[in-house]
Amino acid sequence: MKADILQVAVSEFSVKGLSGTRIDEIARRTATSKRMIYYYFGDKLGLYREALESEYRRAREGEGEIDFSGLDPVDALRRLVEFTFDFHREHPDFVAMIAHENTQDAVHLAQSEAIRKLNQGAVKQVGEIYAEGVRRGHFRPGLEPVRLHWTISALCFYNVSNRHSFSAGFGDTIHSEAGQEEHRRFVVDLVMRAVMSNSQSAEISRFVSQEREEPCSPADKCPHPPLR
Amino acid sequence: MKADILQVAVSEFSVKGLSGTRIDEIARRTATSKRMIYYYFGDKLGLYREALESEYRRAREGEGEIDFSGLDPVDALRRLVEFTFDFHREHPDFVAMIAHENTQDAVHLAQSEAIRKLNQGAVKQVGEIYAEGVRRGHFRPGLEPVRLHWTISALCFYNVSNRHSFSAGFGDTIHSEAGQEEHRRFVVDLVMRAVMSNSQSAEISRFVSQEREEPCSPADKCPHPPLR
DNA sequence: TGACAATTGTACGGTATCGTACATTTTAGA
DNA sequence: TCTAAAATGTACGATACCGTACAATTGTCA
Repeated sequence: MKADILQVAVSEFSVKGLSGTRIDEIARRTATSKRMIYYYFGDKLGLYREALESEYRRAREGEGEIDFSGLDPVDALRRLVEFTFDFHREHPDFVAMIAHENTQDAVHLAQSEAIRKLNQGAVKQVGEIYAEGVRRGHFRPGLEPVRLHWTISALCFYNVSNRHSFSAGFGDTIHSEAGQEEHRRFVVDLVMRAVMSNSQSAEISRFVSQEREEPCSPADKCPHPPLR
Repeated sequence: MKADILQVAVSEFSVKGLSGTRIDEIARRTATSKRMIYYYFGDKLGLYREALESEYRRAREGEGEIDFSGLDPVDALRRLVEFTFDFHREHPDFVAMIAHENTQDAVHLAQSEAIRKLNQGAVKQVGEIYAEGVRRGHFRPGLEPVRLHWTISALCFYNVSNRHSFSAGFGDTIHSEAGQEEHRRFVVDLVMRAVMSNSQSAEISRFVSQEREEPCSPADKCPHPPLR
């Protein structure tokens, strides 16, 4: 019941934002009544806060799932970027709510504890991979983990948050289903190029747009095989 | 008068979005009255549309300003990224309105002609620089201009659009005034690393966080001098 | 079953908000 | 100055919207 309300609330808030969302509209779309919304959440802001946190909880759930066991830093970073890319695509409401928050100085985000923890975890994760990569000589030193995390976030977030305006301006080359598969490789490649030590970048980073390449043959030597 | 209304409207819409914005509030903040808003713009949606387009117009104004004369493709691309970075920082309302649009599938953006033109111009610009860079052997071939533009946009847009949530999560290392100066170099470097041909990347792309480096001496040999 | 808490339905009060009717003033040009 | 169009002020109608009062029902546990 509460969960039902929250789900509808998220879908409304993610589109209209806090002040644009109507409680009556949420009630209408819910199996329950407006009365219950106030019963459970007190008022509109209470509902908003819980909706925001519930999205963060869902986000955090998936976070620990990545299995880096047996991966060297280069592959681990690849996988981390792939995961982040996929995660954002799978949670457009999460992305949209954060976008709304930012247009209002992220005041409600800033008040919540849950967020800080989630983010800290993400930076720690990328920091460990990066440090190990530097130790082994694959990654160039001198980058801050937080900036590396920023880069991954920026690319993966924007890919979802701005997909409509970008498609409207440039067609759906990038945002079609097929386009996203290629774009995912491109984003991974961007991050790899950002961190690889210069001496090694040539052999690791090799994304080029597929339509400009000859098909690979033999296929098992293809430098950019389909992912998963 | 009309301009005054539009300016206030932009600042309201950029924060609250279309449905969250109150016409009475705009009227209150304006030197004129609510009556005049309806007189000039018909209704709320009309005002919204004009506010959106006026921001795009302002955006386009600055666009032609960049002077690439005498620059080789490498420096031209650097300058383009720097300009884009600065431009987004200087127009947070523009960024916020696009963010709002995206949470509603960018329907109003998609209806406007002005946008498409603006964007097409940006892609053409980066495409020409890129093509020349490839011809001269500085840039690796195989990238699509639209994807390159996407990359620059993503980094510059996210830097502004998500600054509040990012600061809330990680402090203002990146988003303080001083931090942004360094971050600008980092973003430029990211893009350069994305396009440089592998054989040349070592000598062109060399961003490292300043706090991790020894100060350069002699200073005139510093590989990353302060910009402008 | 009885007592008490948890849950839910119905109706409505008060205000916010969009948009307009109507009268009036100001401006521009002949 | 006369006239028509442009601009503006005031008041208000209609509805949307948040939140609540009050009663009623359902669940729980001894």
